[in-house]
Amino acid sequence: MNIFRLLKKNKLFADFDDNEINKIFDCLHGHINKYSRGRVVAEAGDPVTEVGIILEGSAVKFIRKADGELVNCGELEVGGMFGEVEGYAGDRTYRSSVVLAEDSTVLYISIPTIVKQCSKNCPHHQKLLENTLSCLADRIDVINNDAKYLKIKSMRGKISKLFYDKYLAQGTNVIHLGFNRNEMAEYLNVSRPSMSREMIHMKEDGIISYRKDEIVIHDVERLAELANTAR
Amino acid sequence: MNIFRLLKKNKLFADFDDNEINKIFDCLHGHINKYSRGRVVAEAGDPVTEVGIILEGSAVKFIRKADGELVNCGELEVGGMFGEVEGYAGDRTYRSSVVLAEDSTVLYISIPTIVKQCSKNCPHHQKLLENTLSCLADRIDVINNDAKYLKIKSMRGKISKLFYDKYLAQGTNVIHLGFNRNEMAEYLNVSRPSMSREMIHMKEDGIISYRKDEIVIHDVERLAELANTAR
DNA sequence: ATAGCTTTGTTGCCAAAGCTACAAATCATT
DNA sequence: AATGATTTGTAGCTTTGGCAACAAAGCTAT
Repeated sequence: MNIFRLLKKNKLFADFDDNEINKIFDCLHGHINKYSRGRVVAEAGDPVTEVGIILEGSAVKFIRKADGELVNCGELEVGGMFGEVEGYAGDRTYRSSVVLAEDSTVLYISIPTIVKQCSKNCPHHQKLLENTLSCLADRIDVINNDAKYLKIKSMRGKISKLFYDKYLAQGTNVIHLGFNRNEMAEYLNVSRPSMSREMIHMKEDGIISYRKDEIVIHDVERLAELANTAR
Repeated sequence: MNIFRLLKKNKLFADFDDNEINKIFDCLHGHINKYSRGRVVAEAGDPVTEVGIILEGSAVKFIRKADGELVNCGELEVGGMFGEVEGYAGDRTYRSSVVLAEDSTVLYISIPTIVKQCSKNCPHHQKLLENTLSCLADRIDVINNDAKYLKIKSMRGKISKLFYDKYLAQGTNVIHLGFNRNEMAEYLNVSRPSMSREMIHMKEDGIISYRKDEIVIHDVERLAELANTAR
């Protein structure tokens, strides 16, 4: 297990080189545990004292609704972490439970250790702190943007904003969604048939055409207009 | 102008006492500017190097949509700040413009100064950093919760969740919204008449009664059920 | 190629909610 | 108390999108 390589997949350590990881590792007092599939590594309601980072394996986050139903609210791959928000927010307890989806290796770093400057006053510690801040701030950006989709009321508006955002991100008229229809509908919080129906109308109007995951934008002007004026 | 008292209204300094504020103030190199009403103190797209805190006055945040329309996206009162998210996220430019709503006094603190430990290695600096982290993490919690309302599709579900959340927060069957109908409808992202209509139905069903801002919950069980099973 | 599974397209019906317009109630101010 | 402004309630009409059910097209593996 190459811990350097694995750790670089994590946002807090993404821009660290092996040397820096090595140096900072001393002061962080991290500990590594191996668990088998199904293990609950975080329980909603429990206090958070550490950030967990998945080094090998994967996990699923669940929220238990008041009626007892478990709702999947996110997946963690290698480099994914948990507790990095709850550890600093509100009453510092887990909002969701984290269950390992396969045999996994988890690295834990105590939150006070991250926050407090170590006695050595090392510059890497500084960098870690900045990364933690960026990580949280970036998350706010992402959620804010997701919320924009939810606030748009019309189907065409939602679809247009999604396609236009992808167009801007991918910089080409032929965009790839990275979604199937079901996932796209779920992301936009609409029903799949209604979404399909509106996509057909947009095709008929000459704005787009598509085949599965691949969307071709024929009228960028119009799409931009739709995306930006959407209520 | 009592800067101590004013600053304590800000989340980053809320738990500081006068003495601590005094001490940390040296290392933060803050500067204070007075501006008149209408002044643009942050322009969307510009780089963020400082956090701004309103000491006197108030401001409004605007986003300019691609079609040129300005959308109000938040208000800042005394103690409110701007740049505290954008300063750490993505390309570190303002997402929105901040315009003063009246003659105001603004305190600026440079972000690197907040993040880097000062030469004196003072413990208050440490506390400020923790507050910054909490501030961002709490914000994520808030946005996440707001997004929950947006994801619920039925009118009754949205209303129920709002009332039930207020019930939990206020701990009494007689809750106060802090919203008028318009604001409530806007928050839930629905039209006011449709919302009113459904509130009447819920009254007819014996779940609630209300008069303006004051809502009486008659059937908590049922409200909880509605709030928790809402799709 | 064929069978079986998954994804996508298609349809019709219907309930939910949007919107406009207006009425009633409440509040604030003189 | 009267006026005007704001907030809330009401009604009818229209549109949107949810939903169920099914058809068609792609994939996969034998």
